[in-house]
Amino acid sequence: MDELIYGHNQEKNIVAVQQFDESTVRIYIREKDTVREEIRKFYPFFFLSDKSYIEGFNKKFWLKKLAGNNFYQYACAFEDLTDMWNAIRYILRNYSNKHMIKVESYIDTDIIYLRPDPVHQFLLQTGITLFKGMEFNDVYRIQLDIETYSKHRFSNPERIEDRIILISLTDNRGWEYIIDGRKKSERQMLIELVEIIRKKDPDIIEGHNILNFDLPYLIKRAELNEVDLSIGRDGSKPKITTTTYDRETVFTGIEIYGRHIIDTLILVQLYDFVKREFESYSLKYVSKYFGITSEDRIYIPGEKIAWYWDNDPDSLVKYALQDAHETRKLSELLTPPYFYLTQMLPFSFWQVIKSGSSSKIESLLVRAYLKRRHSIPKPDTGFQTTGGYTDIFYTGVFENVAHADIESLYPSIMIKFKIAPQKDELGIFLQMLESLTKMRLEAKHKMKNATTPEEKSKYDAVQSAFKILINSFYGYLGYSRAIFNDYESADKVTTTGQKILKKLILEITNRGGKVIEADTDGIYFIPPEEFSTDEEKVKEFVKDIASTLPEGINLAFNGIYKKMLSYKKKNYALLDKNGNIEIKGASLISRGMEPFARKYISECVKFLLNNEIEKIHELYKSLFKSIAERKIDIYELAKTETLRERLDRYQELVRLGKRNRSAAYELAIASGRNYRQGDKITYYITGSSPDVRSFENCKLVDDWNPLRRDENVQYYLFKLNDYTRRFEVFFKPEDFKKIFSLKDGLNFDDVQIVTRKISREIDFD
DNA sequence: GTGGACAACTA
DNA sequence: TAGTTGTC
Repeated sequence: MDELIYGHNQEKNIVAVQQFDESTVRIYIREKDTVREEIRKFYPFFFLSDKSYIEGFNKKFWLKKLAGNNFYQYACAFEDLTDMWNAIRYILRNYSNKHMIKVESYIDTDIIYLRPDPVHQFLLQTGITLFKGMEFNDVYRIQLDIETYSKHRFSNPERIEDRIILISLTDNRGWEYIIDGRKKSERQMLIELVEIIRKKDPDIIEGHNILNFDLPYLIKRAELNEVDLSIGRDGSKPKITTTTYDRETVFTGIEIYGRHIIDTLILVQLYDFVKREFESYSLKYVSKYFGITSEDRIYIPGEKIAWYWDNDPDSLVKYALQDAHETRKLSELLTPPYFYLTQMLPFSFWQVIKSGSSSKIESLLVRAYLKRRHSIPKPDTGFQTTGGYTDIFYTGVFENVAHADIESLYPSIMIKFKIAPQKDELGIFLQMLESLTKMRLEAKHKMKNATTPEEKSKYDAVQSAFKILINSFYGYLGYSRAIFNDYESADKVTTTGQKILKKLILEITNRGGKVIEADTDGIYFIPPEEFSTDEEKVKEFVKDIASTLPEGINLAFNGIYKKMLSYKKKNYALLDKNGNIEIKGASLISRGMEPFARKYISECVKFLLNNEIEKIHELYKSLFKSIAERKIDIYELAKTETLRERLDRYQELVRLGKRNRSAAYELAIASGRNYRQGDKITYYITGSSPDVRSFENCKLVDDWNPLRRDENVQYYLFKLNDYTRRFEVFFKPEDFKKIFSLKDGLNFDDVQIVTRKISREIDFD
């Protein structure tokens, strides 16, 4: 089965004519048996071209892997069909004695994408290593970080007086270098950078936020200094890629011919998409999180760079190098899964990082079909009707709560019950899923046997990458644009999952356990008394429950939590044995809340879990006071919202009455500044009554005047009490009133946290 | 170039 | 009621 996943290294004799759009067609031809077996493994395909696409091919790896060999690849792209057919005739005439030529046309089919064609990968990676058979460390990576000087708050490459002062460079072979602006002009610095990149010839250039800061800055300054930033493998300059969206040109990235660019910021965002643990995506924060911070780390905030440059440049140099080293370490932790995925998928490294999971799955499926010369289906129209089962049975605070979940519920169901798209006539879907599952287990095994923390987290990343891929098989079924979609099968998966979870609840309850909350594939419960708090005994209990499930559906015991606070479906908090607290759910922890509210709620949750009722009272009082007396930090009161729409579009929708006015947009417009989609606006509410309309009574935090505070005290006090109501369910009414009052000298010894049973009939059918 | 449903909450 | 944030 691996053969299908690593298909592009195994394909034999495929020739395809591929239509990319109305006017562009490509022909792929493979040379016949002129390549040694071990070479074929690496690069089995050849392009025919008169455009010399091949010039930029990575000679280093090519030569390294294929030393002494003598054969050719060509690429070919045509602007129209006549040219294409002429070319085919030409090829047949001149090459048919040497090559196996078969031309297969997909031109008249409904296929829009044939991305999985292995040769497509080849073209995309022109000049770049395919990574096949390589380890991550085999690839040569350079990290780049620039420091800039500005008298303003934000450095701007368009401002002629701003400039690059340091370029720090490191690589994965222990080299480090500073291009020092003390000794050189900016122009000289840029020329040196080009020389170094060309001489070192990295496969990958890495940086944190390199796509939105370092590279655009370098490109702009090179322009101003009239330096040719020719760092591509063919001597070309970086290319800024754009797309037109809503009749507006949108920046999508930067390409350097023959090299990959890795922006660790994007990798961090992807990582957090799964883990959701980061407070910030800054290099400093994330490095601390991963424990990869350099020794004697120097921290220099952005606005202090100019000061350091004038007063203590040596520290700045050290700081800049540390940035580059941390970027390298960060990349070593986060890049490998995508590196190894690139070996499986017919996408370039960058596409693997940027593309969604569905296109990855589909590329594997289509490639297998292409290989077998089987026709390819069209997407079905329709929709999915069911999802996971979620329920809550108790609210309140509970002691010794066990957690168990079914490992990879949906993939297991698909494998166990053989649920796959009906359209998948070749049965590739399940074979692929099984194979990937096996690979994930291998990665997990390696993680378990890892001897260093670095190795461990690397394999953790690898296995979680596989997990994302495996989990998206289910999502793929219900995806409207997937060519193999199958809504019926998607529903079958979810309803089977519901049945299994309900059975689990039933089994636990029947044995005297108390289920508190369940969601999709996991369950929090209090084990029957006889198992008490003994972890080993509970393990046995879970094993017993697990034995009632179908074979292939594995229930895992994840341990016992000291306390659990259950609030609503998908909203709860956990206190583990080490005293760590985990809060889940949008109503208890949300980026949309004002920071003061976030902190207030999480503190209250902490006190509830530790049964420190008096501290809740004290917190409420002090917070109330600091708002009432205008002592609280304005940032604590301010909301931060993302502008999701373009401002003119917002205005248009408001004008048409299709959208309500919103504070963030109104402020963005009023500011007169050029806010763009995705920008964040931080604002607070003004006025004097608690029920003001926010879009009419708001102000940017930046415009806040500490000497004339104008935040709406009544509004925020009302908000405080509003948030407080979330805790109503945990107390008797009189206790609630007492705790959230401003009186002094109260006693809370007799306050009991209330637990409630939510009566509920489960439909077990 | 593009996974999904379900839940809580806000304006 | 639509949009956002979150869980799985």
